[in-house]
Amino acid sequence: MRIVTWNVNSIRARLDRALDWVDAQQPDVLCLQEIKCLDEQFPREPFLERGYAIETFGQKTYNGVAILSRLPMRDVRRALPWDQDKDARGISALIEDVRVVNLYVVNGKEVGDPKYLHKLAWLDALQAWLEAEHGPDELLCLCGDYNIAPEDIDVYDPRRWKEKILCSTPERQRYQRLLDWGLFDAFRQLDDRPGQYSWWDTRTGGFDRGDGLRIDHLLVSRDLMEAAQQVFIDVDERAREHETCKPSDHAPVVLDLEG
DNA sequence: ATGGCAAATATCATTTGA
Repeated sequence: MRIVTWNVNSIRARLDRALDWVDAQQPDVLCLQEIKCLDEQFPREPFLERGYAIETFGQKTYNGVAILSRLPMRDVRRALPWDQDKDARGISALIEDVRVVNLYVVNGKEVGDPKYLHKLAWLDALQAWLEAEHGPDELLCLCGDYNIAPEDIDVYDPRRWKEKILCSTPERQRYQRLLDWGLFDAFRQLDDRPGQYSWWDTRTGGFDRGDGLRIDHLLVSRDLMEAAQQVFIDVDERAREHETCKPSDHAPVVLDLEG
């Protein structure tokens, strides 16, 4: 099973690229963040034609998440229990025996900002929900845009980013707490190279400069980790020129599981 | 500290992202 997480930064603005990429990479499960549209605005037809079932949790203008799957989805959940605000940031489905949770974690804007405090509280609520509703012996995949670079090797210039948003100690502690509970950062388990990034700042031309951060993650429970064959960040998608369609500021992250 | 780019909205200016 191939599971992918990708912050597309508007599915409507990214449609042509997303379809080309799906045709080339053939994900079984595609978790999208920042679809930036209402459920009824999601471009369903071209994905249905390709054999995908589509479950969305959208909202106007901002945020919004979706799971597309070639395998049947059961027990789909939206507005996950920890998501007490109005933002559409979480959707989950049972696919085969895997509980797939697709997350768009609060950005936080700046350390100390009210939005940053909201980010920490949101992550605390996610942790509490996980501990109350699930166990590390289940088949779990919590993937998405975490808006956290877990370690300095995930940051192009750690000194510049020291204790900044996406890299601050309280954010990293909350990420680590998910791992301590029993989840594994699938990419980092299989690839110890620094300089592997999934997001680049468009405003500073970050991609062309190689200035990126690894903030999109697939966190999996032990039994799924043991089934993991490879994980890669598809930087080629970000680099590709396209006639009509600019790239997202994020690259897809791909996890292949045996079976 | 600032600015840079991109997307959406009823837009020609503002908000948000990370």
